[in-house]
Order: sequence, then C-alpha cells, then structure tokens
Amino acid sequence: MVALKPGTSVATGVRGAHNRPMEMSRSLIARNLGAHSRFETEELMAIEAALGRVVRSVEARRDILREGDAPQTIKFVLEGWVSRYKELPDGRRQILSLMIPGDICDANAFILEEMDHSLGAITTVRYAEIGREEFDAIVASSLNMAKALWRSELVTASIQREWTMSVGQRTAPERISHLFCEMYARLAGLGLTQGGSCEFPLTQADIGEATGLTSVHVNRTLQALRREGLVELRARRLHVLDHDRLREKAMFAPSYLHL
Amino acid sequence: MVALKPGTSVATGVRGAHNRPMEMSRSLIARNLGAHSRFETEELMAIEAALGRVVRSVEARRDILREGDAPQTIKFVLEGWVSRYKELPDGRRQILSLMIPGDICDANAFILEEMDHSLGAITTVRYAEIGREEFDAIVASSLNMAKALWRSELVTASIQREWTMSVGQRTAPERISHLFCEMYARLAGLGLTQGGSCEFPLTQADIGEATGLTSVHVNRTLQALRREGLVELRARRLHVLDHDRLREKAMFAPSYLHL
DNA sequence: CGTACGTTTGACGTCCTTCAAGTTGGGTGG
DNA sequence: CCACCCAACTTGAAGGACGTCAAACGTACG
Repeated sequence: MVALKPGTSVATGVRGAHNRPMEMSRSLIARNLGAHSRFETEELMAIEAALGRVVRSVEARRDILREGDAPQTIKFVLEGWVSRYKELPDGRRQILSLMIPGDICDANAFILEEMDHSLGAITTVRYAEIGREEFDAIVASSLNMAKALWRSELVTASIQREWTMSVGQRTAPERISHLFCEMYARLAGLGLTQGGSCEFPLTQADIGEATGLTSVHVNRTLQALRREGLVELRARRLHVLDHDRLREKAMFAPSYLHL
Repeated sequence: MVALKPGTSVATGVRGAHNRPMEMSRSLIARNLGAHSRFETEELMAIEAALGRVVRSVEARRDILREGDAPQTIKFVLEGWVSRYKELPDGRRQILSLMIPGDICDANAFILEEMDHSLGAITTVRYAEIGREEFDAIVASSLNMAKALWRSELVTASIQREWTMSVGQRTAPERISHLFCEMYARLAGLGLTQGGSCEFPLTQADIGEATGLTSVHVNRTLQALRREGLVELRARRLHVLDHDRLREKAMFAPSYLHL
C-alpha cells in the first residue's frame, strides 16, 4: 500500500508555470500505452488514478537519477523532455535516448539492482511516480496493462537499436535528420506537432551528444540542412520544411517505432 | 498445445558435427536465466523440457529471420553465435548485438507484429524453438520464470545501450577492445572460456559491422592492439594477453552486464 | 592443386574534430 | 527601458582518425 491518499500531489522543484491540465498529460500516457492494445475503460482508470498520486517536477538541466542509484519508483513523464545518458571516465557523454510525455523512464527499476545510466531533465520536467507495490498490483490486476507496459519496453528497445544503427552507419547530416524525423514522428503520434513544427528543446551541444558528434560539427551540418531547405531550428522549435526530402536524407523507415 | 511429443527433435540444416550433449546446451539457458532469481527445480524442469522439443540448426552465414518477417516462435540459442543486424537501403550494415548460447532471440515475437531487424547465424547455430501457447503457459505458470525472462530482456537492453555508447563515443581501439571485453565476460559467465582465451568466430569484416568501422581499419587497429600486447586473434579464437590493460583501454565497466 | 575467402598493405582522400576566437540573443537587474 | 551578462551559437584554420580503392598475400578446404 502507498502512504499517500488518491489525489494527494507532491511537488518538488521550483517552476510552476505549467497551465496544461493534469488530465491532458495523463491521457498522453494512455495514448502511449493503449494505442494498440485496446483497454477496457476500467483498466485505464486504474493507471490514470495511480498517476495522479505522486507528481514531481525537476528544473531543466538537473539529474533525475544517476548511474549507480537504486531507484525506488517507476516514473512516467507527464511534461517535458528527459534524456537517458552515460559518461566515460574521461568525461565523454552520450545521450542514449530521449523520453517525451507519455514515456516510461524505468520499468526495470525493480528487477535490476542499480541504474547503469543516468536520467537528466532537458527541460523542466513533470513526472508521476509509482511505487513497487502499486505497480505490481496494477500489472497483476490487468493482463492488458501488463502487455501494454511490456510492449512499451519493446518499442524502447527497438528505438535503441535504431540509435545504434544511426551512430554506427549514418553520416552527420543523416544522423541529425534521422533524429529530427524520429522526434517529430513520436510527437506527432501524441498530437504534439503544430503545422509542420514541434517543440525541440535540445541545444546544438545536446544534439551532438545524442548523435556522437561535436557541437561545432552539428552547427555546420544544421546550416547545410537549412540551406537545402529541409529544416529550420530556432527558438527551441523544429520546423520541418520538406518532410519527404528529410525522410529520404535520413533514410527514415518509421516501422521501428511500431506506432 | 504443441503438436510434438516431449523428446521429439526436429533438425533442419546440414551439419551434425556437434557432439556436446543436449543437456549441456540447455543448462546454459538455465544459467543465463537463473543466475539471479533462484528457481525451484520444478520450474527449471518445465523450461528444460520445453527446450528439448523443437531444435533446429542453421548453417553459418545464413539468416534465421529477416526484417519484416512475423516470427511464430521464440528462439533460445543452444550453440553458436547469432547476430542481430540492420541494413540501410544503400547496403550499409550494422550488427546491433551478438547472441551466444543461453541467449533468447526474441521474446518480443508475439507482441510486436513484425521484425524490425534481421537475425543471422555467424557460425553454425543450434537453437530451440518454443511456440506461443507453450511460452505463455510457462510464463503464466511461474512467476520466477516470468521474472527471469523479463530480467534477461532488460539486460539485453542494457547491452544495447552500451553499444550505442561505444559507437557514439569510443575510438576504434576502444570500441574493439570493449567488444572483446564484453564477449569474453559474457562467455566467462557461462563457463565458456579456457585459460584466458575464448571462441571468437567474427571475421574482421564482422567486427567492422559491429563497431561501425571498415574492415581495413579494424585490421590496422587489431595489429596495434596486438603490438601493445593486449590481445591476439587467430583461428577464430580470442586470446586475452593482458586483461587489466585491455579493460582500461576499453573503459570496460562490466556492471552494465548485470552478471 | 586450384579456388575462394579472409587478411594485409599502401597511397590518398574526406569527414569530422580540435582549438580558439568571435557574435548573437534572451533574460535579468538597475 | 536600457545595459549587461551568460549561454548558445557561429566562424576559421589546421590536424587527425578513419574511409576508399586497389592490389597482393595467406591459408583452409574441396
């Protein structure tokens, strides 16, 4: 049993400039989980209710969990972008994946003893936490729910493979284009795109860490992509100017997203 | 229900030059799954029995499954090495991960509709197949079993992240050293190393595809590693000459293997 | 004994990095 | 509202890691 009563909300961190109602954030999770395995309303209610109980926020650029920690809860991103990253002893950093609203941070929390990577907030992030008992209860009570969570983990793994492919084989312009295609497609799946553009809060240095390039080279490559009329990136927003040519350049085959 | 009676063995492919008794191959699976969650003997028996039913083999360099296929069974590697790989439209190939005896090829088989990557046999491979009903039955009948399978998927995901890290941030000598450290450690965990050496059936071209390098550069890098007295690779066998310095060069932190 | 595959070598090119110095622009405080 | 500041972005020049191409060499196996 969880100590907090339904409806109790815990907020840490500083910012409170989020006016989007809670229901909307939570429905993104449902959309993420339920797109394929049609849930009974009842089952959806259970997770929706659970997600309202403990909500936290972290400021941009703060860590949520560090490599080596033993997490006590599973986290659902409600708002903002989270990066999964690793560091080498000499400081080289690699962003391994990006999590957006609706994504689950670590369903592994209770099986593997300690984190083999860190989680960092790209933007200010709001997330919901679920404890072990509650999580187990939800999973045990609904086969659909368990399948949906399992499926979501498998999609995450598929995306990770595509990232390995990207850094291993694609050139700089291809990698960056591919990152744009992927994030645009994922956000589009959540209804978070607006007329060919979407939020894109990564700095050029972040893009470098995600693609295995230096920020200098990211800068020059972005200029080239813009000169070609493919995309424009300004004010933390991505404007896709030519979807088809961008996809072609990236060799983006969206089936790996299993949308 | 599965049509075959226990003990029935189906063999495809050509080679039969494998003298290792079946029990030994299967115990590697148990070791892989059970290392952490102590099984009841009874539970172990269930999976062991199931794994004996349908055994197949494929010749080296043949595909087991291709991207786009809809797999009907889950596959457990009994003997040999399997590669998971993807190709770009223009032919560039990336090996995404390597599977060795005891590894599960695709627990996702029944949840995601179609393969987003291919599986290829590096060596001659023997594997056991389990159908959907049987798999579901085993999982449903034993919580420990379900947890062990889940855990194994999570470890696979962790390894995939480390590979993204490698191709994204490590230099050629670091990447190759890291690959050697990882495979050696995983084989050691199964008792498949012999006095500082282990099987290593990848060609230099394969190593290139796994690390995102060309075979030419792999060749020159291997020569350098050998000159430094770190490793030697001949006759499909890896000889680790200086474990400590190899690990240091690779920045190998084995915790991600969760052994 | 030839053939095929894997490995090795050399010369040369290029993509990306490094270093180091600006420039821009959004946010903050006076 | 302006001045300032810092982080993010931009630019140039030079170097290095790795790729490409092409040929030769070794060695297992039929």
